[in-house]
Amino acid sequence: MGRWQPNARGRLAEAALELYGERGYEQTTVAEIAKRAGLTERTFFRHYADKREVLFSGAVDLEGLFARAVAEAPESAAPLDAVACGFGPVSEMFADRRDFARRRQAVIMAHDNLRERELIKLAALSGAIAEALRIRRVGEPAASLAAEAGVAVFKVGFERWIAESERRGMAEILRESLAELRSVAASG
Amino acid sequence: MGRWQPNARGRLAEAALELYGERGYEQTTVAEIAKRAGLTERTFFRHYADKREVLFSGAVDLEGLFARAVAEAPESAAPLDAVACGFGPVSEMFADRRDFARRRQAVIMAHDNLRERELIKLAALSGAIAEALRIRRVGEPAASLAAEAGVAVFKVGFERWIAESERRGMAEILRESLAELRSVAASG
DNA sequence: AGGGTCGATGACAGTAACTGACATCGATGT
DNA sequence: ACATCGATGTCAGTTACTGTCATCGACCCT
Repeated sequence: MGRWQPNARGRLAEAALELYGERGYEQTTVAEIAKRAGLTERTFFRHYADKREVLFSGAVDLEGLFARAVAEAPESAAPLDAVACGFGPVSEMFADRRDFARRRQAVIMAHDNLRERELIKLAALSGAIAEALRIRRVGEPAASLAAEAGVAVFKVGFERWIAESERRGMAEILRESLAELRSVAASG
Repeated sequence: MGRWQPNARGRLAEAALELYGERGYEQTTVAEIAKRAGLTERTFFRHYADKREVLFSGAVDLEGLFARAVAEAPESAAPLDAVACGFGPVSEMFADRRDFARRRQAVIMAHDNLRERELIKLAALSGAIAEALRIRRVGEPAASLAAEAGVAVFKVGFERWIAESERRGMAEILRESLAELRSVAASG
């Protein structure tokens, strides 16, 4: 038995999500989050760089999963098809966490400071995908554009998946959104 | 003659850009910015909501100009073509400010806090464009996807325009980038 | 001319995010 | 038994940001 309760990081993240949901992001102090997790404010900042980051510890996993899938796409796949290869694994990652994702998304969308952090995480995701494409010998600006387009599809699809009442799979919605993007981008 | 020097807002913005460039964003205090502008810290916060916003006062103009151009595009224009109608006016807006834009962009890219603010401004731009498309009876998710794609083209093209040594016009670069996006999105 | 209102600014105190330095103390290894 | 280590606590300090009240030239009204 350790000297401290286990999983301090997770307790902090859960406490933060609860409090941001109950009182709102601005009305919650870091000291309150730490107290609910049974820790001190100083310890919060040892686990998370700032008050926003506590909601985004999953971002590196998402980025790694997505980028690896793009890197391992069939050699013959066109850039945007390679990006679409990331949709499958990512959909699985979220499959059994829809309620959590919905709760978290509602909190994030409620405050611009959190939206900003979400956007820079998506930008980092886009950068990692673009890098994976460049390794596949996709040139610029095609790599960046395919990555940005793919992330746009993911963003739009993710929000639809969260908003929908029917329990359609995320993968299906992402396929639809991708088709819609292709249709929109097709020259008239 | 007024009781105070004119254009306090502009003086604050110029002082901030200078100081962020000289010492970096984090090493600059709001009190220093205000002092260089001949004002006090409290007055800074009357003109700008926070330390980041001082670099983004032009964002509303950009958004208005872009969205209006999309709204006024020929009725026959397809969604992405309507978005592309915004590229012309926006290119003109930046035409004679390349050095300023480059200086500002270098400062923004140097610190994540400023990148985050830039990203949420671009997200607002995308939202405004999507709204203009919806008024043109473009459905969802086509409107959001066309807007996101258009902003991705603008983002990529803008960075190229700033990075290039040759003095090509931004409009030309944006046309190229749009063609590249279309090529990337075309089904294999 | 005199008086009243207005609007941009200054002065000052207060909250909360974040940081650095040092102390604590159970676990772990030798 | 003893030294070391690592996660945490404690405390003081800086700075972003806010609320409140005072100041004082410009402007208006009579």
